[in-house]
Amino acid sequence: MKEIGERVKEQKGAKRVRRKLDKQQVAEIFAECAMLLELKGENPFRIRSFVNTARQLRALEGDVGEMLATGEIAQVSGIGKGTIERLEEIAKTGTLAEYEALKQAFPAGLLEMLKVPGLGSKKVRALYERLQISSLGELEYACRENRLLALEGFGVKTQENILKGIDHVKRFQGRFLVSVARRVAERFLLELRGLVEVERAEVAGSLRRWKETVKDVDLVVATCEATKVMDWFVGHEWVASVVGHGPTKSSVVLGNGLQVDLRAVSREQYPYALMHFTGSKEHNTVMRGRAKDRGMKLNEYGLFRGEELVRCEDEAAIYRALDLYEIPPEMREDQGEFERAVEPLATLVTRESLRGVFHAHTTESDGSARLEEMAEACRARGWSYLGISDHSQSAHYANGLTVERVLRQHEEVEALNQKWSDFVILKGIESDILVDGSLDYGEDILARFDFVIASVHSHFKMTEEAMTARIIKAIEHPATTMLGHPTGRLLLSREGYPLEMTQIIDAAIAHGVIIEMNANPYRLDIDWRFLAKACARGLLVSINPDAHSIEGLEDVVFGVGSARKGGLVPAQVFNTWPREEVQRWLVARKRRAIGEADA
DNA sequence: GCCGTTTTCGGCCCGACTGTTTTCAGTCG
Repeated sequence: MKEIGERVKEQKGAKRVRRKLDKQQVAEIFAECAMLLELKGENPFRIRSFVNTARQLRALEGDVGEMLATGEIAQVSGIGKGTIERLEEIAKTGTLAEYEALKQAFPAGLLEMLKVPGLGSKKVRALYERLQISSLGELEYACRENRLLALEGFGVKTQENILKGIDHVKRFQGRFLVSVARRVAERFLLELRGLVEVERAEVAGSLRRWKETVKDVDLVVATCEATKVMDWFVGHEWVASVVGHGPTKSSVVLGNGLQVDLRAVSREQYPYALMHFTGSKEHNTVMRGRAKDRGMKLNEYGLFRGEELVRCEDEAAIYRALDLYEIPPEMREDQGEFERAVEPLATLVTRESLRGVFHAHTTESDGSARLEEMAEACRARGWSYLGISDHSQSAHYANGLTVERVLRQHEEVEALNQKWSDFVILKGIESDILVDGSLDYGEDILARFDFVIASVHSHFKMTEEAMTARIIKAIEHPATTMLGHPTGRLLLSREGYPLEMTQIIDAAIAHGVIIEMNANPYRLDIDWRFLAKACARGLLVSINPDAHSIEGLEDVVFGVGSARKGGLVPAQVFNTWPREEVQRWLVARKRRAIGEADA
């Protein structure tokens, strides 16, 4: 096995002479340019092109520098001559002269101000030029001094809304975990569907697409008494303030700061409206373009040929009318789904297709339920196995298991497994990946587990090269069955450690290691954006709840949502396989590991 | 800025609601 130092040298050698371009950083330059150009009042289509470039770069699979060198980058839609010149400038100088000039022209605080709901580029520019306000703090102060009233186009109401908006930005960063938004949405749906005026109701927006975080909750109802439904909605007990209240559209903010939007349409308009408000914006743009190409027009009220409605009973029919097969809501991101939908899409993984779970903790380490309780909870869900995985010995903070406690737990598992004919507990461990990339027990102990999840829990501050090498070393360990939460990110609170994910995925495929889709709503790690291409290359994924309680087992629904975004079908998800196949695979994996270790 | 059986210019998706207006710009999705 190679040492980490050697590997780092090899990788550096392989990178050739060109400066490494970090696509996220490059994308950020284009995204910021777009905002600054908006402040400048540039041509909106030029701005859109910058936004599009940022988006394309973020979604890019390969290395930007490489693609630039080979000319492959020109194949990416929306990237033309001008963008290529800019990318070359960044490769050469590390930045863009135009970007630096824009940053000189507009203080960084203006970009913060743009995050305030209701403040767009025009208003921010007016505040800056007329009142010399250039930060959130200054803006808040100016509102409290009533100074905005002097500006044309600003009034008392605007000033109040800006103050509320600043509070919102400061308190919530403007985004919420999918789990928080789901709970809210399901309660509203239940109540809406109970109203006599409501014929149909559904969640739309990024929540229906199962994005990992959302800005708001979008709801769509079919009704012929929209006004009554809207009045009910804005009067709901959870509503803290009403942002908008019209006959077809209302927006409210709840006590926890989450905004909920409700749109009402007729029964006939419902499929079109549901599709329109599910989005994404990028997906809709392509759909409307397809409609236009075919001499039609698509909006939330219908698909029209001239004045005449092209009747569609459901969303599937709208796709068919535009020569596509139905695209599941989760995949509507304009991230390659249109290319796939020229033929019928395979049925995606569902909550119901899971037959068991891996990665759950018990009171033995830092869980809140005992082993037997966790197992019974899984049985009650109709699952046929539970892969238990408490923390390993180095995880002192989580009461990790010493060798003696591991052996004792194995006895307990074996005793419990006598109880059931329809269910089995698989012996596992969530082994820390130590700083040098090794696992947390000796070979003899590791060999006793049915499976081993290897995860990083400490020493986050490493260089990208060192962290990548550390994790690859763990993947190469013969005892490793799965890689746990690959980036360590905590959504809305902690960035993942730096990592070259493509290399990690390549190593996992090469060594037959499963990568976990950690379904904890704070993690959703591996990121769904990697899944489609990785699984097409042979990566196997497992949707793991990382449950620390019985309720935590239900977190699998969030993992399923993310896996569906990545377009995963059941065969690509390990824990949808029949138990016998899972066990056979694990045994074969261990045999191979023993062979590798002996060799 | 990008793109083209529409090809070197002209178009680029579309509609609701708010606030400050008195006919509409700005913002949002």
